[in-house]
Amino acid sequence: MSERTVGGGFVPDVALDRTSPVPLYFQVATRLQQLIEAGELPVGGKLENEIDLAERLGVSRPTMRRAIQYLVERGMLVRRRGVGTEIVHPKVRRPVELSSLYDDLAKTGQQPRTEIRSFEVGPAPDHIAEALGIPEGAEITWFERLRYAGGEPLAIMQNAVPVAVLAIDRDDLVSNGLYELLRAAGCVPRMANQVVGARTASAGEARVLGESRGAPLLTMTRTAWDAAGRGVEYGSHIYRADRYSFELTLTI
Amino acid sequence: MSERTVGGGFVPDVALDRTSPVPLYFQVATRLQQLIEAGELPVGGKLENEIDLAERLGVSRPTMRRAIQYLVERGMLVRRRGVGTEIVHPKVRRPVELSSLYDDLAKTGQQPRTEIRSFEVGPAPDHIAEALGIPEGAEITWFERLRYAGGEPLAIMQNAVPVAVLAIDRDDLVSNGLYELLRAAGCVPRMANQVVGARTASAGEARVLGESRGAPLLTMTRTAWDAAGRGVEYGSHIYRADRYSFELTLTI
DNA sequence: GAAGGTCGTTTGTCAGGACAAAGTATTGAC
DNA sequence: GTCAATACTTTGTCCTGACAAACGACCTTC
Repeated sequence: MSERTVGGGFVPDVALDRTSPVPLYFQVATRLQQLIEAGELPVGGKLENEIDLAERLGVSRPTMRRAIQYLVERGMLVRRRGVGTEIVHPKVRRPVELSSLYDDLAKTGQQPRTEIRSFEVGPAPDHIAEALGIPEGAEITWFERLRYAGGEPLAIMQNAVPVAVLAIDRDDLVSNGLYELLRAAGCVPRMANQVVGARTASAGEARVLGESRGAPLLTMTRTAWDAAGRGVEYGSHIYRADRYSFELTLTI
Repeated sequence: MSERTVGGGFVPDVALDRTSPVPLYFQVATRLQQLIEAGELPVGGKLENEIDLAERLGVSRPTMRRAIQYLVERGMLVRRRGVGTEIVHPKVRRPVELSSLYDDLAKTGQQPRTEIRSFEVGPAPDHIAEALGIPEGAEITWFERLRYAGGEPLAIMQNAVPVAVLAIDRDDLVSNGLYELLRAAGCVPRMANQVVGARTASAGEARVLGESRGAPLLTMTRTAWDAAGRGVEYGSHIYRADRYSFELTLTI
């Protein structure tokens, strides 16, 4: 029985470029991902077996396996020995990168605006140095921003970035999100530790955020590291709870 | 130069069991992990190159690579072509499983106690069926629990679990956490989508939680899926903000 | 008719080899 | 002494081949 998998997805021939610097397994994985996302391979259906697939695409079995494995790790496929490879419901797909407030707002069409309330370079306070895993007194850039969305204040954000990681330009911060700057500098946050809590607003916070005293606030402190385990960012943020909530996807 | 990597970790010989059903690459990875966690391989140091390592451990290079790759994905190692493999600071290690409130409390020594306030089996409301990706009207177990920690009320938790996934026993819920029951049934939550927000307590909520009206509350709604993309749990929880905050680790 | 064994299918594991690409260190020229 | 080219080390990619283990379906037997 090697016609087509019953009720399953038939993968059309894929043009691979062996001269490209992009690895073969990645070309295959990307193409499969496109087919799945375009709905050409039905969710819940089964993929052909990896041997046929490899042969038809003209790659070796290990390469085919690696492409499939890549999509398994991203939650798009599930494999079971003796059964086959199944296409999973899109709801459980893993996001591609750590999100930031700026990205989120820009993506949902609300225009983010940033006001810088303070900006200084100096030695790191102990608790921040400890969180980032840098020596006490190492130089950091410390700044406080007020973030607007749709013309209304949304969050007060205090952040620290080690100078050794990136020397931040004050003007860049106005027009870009912090994560955007970090990524542009080739320093990609790969892991983050967050603590999310809630409390009521003090009079000062309420005034700045355009809320009344005692209004509920979301608080978040975060430390982010790059792939090498280097602490790249520490942040302490407060958000108006009536206008913001965290949406996050957790994976094992 | 094949003496020992400068300033690096020397991996002692490892006893491998080729008759064991545990894959070789996993035996190697586990042993390496132990060595790193025990501090015998220094953080920040470099591992030997994979060719020597494979030879000395008596496995092929692909097997050695797979073991190393496993630890790279868990955030314990970083590799760079032409440079080598480096051991990363433990802070950025990925957690092994999705946490639940019950586990967290038990782990930190606060004794969790659970009071069941309602418990019923019936057809799923539309918004829950939609979140879990099950047909409208499919049978679910719906229950509301009050969770105490250290003798004081901490959270009101409403949850839904499809009967098709697990027929929950009311008595089990008192002495076990929900995730514990799910895992015991062989149905491991692998991915979860959470929305965390904040608001003030209504009079009724305040009374149940032993707070005053207008006190800040943390709210969380979550949908969890297993590896096959099957929705296994929907939850809507509220927590006393003065006694609880979410700590979570995000990875790309 | 039900229980159990057998067989084919499919994924999982492992080996060995070859070449490419990136980064570091050394060497040489000016 | 400085800069550029070269050699070496190390990981990345890709291939072929082989066997093992899990699963489902079919068949046989009782």
